[in-house]
Amino acid sequence: MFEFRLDTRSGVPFYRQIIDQIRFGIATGQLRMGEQLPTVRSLAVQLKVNLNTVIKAYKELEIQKILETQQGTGTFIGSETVNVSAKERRNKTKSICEEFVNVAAVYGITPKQLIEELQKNEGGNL
Amino acid sequence: MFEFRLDTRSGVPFYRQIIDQIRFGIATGQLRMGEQLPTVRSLAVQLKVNLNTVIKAYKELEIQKILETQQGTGTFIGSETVNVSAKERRNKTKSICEEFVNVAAVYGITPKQLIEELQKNEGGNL
Amino acid sequence: MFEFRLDTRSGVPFYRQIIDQIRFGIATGQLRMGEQLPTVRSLAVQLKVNLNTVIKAYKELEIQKILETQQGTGTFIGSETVNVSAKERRNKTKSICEEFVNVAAVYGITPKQLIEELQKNEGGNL
Amino acid sequence: MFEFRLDTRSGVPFYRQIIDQIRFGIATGQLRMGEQLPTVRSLAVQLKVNLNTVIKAYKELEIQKILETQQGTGTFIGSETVNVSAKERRNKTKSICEEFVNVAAVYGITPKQLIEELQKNEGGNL
DNA sequence: GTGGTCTAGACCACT
DNA sequence: GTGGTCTAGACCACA
Repeated sequence: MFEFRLDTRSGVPFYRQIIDQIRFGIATGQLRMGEQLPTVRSLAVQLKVNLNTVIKAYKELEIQKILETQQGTGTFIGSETVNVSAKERRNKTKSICEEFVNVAAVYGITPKQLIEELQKNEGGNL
Repeated sequence: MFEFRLDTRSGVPFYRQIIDQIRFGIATGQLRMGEQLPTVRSLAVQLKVNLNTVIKAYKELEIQKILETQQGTGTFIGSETVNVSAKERRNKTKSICEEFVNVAAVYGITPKQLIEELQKNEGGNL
Repeated sequence: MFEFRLDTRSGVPFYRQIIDQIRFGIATGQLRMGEQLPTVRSLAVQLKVNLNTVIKAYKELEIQKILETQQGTGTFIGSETVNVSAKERRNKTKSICEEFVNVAAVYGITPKQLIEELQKNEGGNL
Repeated sequence: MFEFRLDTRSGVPFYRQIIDQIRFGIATGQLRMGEQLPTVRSLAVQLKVNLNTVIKAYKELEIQKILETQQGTGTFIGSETVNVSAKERRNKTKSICEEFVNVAAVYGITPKQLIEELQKNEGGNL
């Protein structure tokens, strides 16, 4: 099952995070055409956000034809191709790294130390 | 001398950009311990923003103990950036990295890609 | 409900008084984890100060991770007040006390007198 | 020799701290009538503050006749009785304790824990 | 309705 | 001249 994750500290609006995660989820194959998404209610409860926040996210994706809502049945991944351009991927990677470096800086941790720590883990897991 | 620049289009708050640039300057060694920053007034004029916007940025960094201010004297890069024990810092580094990898995973970004992005920044700015 | 009061004569900045009262409220258990604080607007009206003054106070506590705010929702007492290890806290307690005793010594105040003063406050407010 | 100590974090102006320390020093017998104080220059260097700050402090004490300046010789403790009332002592103790509790609160340390730590040390030292 | 950002400008305190 | 505080008010974004 696809897992949503809200970062309350990043300052990125909740509805934007939900939208991004669904789009990237489709682009990376974690979510597939026709698959059913959680209902707005269940997702709102799960993420502990207001119902309207989830509705807003689903609505925007519906407008982009990425999602299809069937009255009374649920919300599904649409058949449209989802375009997550290489550029968008790069931007997302970049913005995540920037925030990461900033958070670390508060504790006097340098980017170099972050890289070392990440490499340590990578070696262990791959 | 350290140079500030504001991107008026990015949507990132001005005071946040100032904060990020100072932190970045410290992380990359362009700003050093004890060094004096521009006065709030001169920076406000230089960046063409309101005095309070600069004060807000400096204040946040002061609360985080990254800057030290003395009324009537000026604002300086703090001296006790690293007063935490090595062990503490190792733990913090580890937890920050874990969190970071998890957030990235939601967007289908692998640790390897994160390392590459971080190395890119490091190479470019040091 | 928690009650705020400003002393307009003390010379202590309004925003500082608000900060102190919230911290005190938490320390004495009058404000609890997760509890919602008055909205910035309502508190500004109640204390007859400008909106920005209240925002400034809340913001500082947010930076210190004592409060958590969510745009559009409200401001809450933070939940991760105590995420430091027992050992870390013991060290911190020790160093704070040492510093404190030294400062007091300059004014000829003995540790015993400090203890008495602290106990007075504790007894009165809990 | 009498030791001065500036607390840069308390927000209390430097000149005020110098004044207070001299007054309390006299009241507690650490400074005696006729004793010579450091020259403004040496004290300014020692405390790393502006010369004018020390001058301002000495000047105010001279006006209160607590100090006497002999041109070309130095500054001495005067013969006036220094009145540090019981009330003033209480206020000073109180304000130091308040700041102490506030600083501790940031680290999630309760007044009770401070008292315990102080009592531990007291037992050991007395 | 909630918090967030920014401006313009006044007035204060410290060095 | 340095930073600090506060006000009044506009406009924005999120839930």
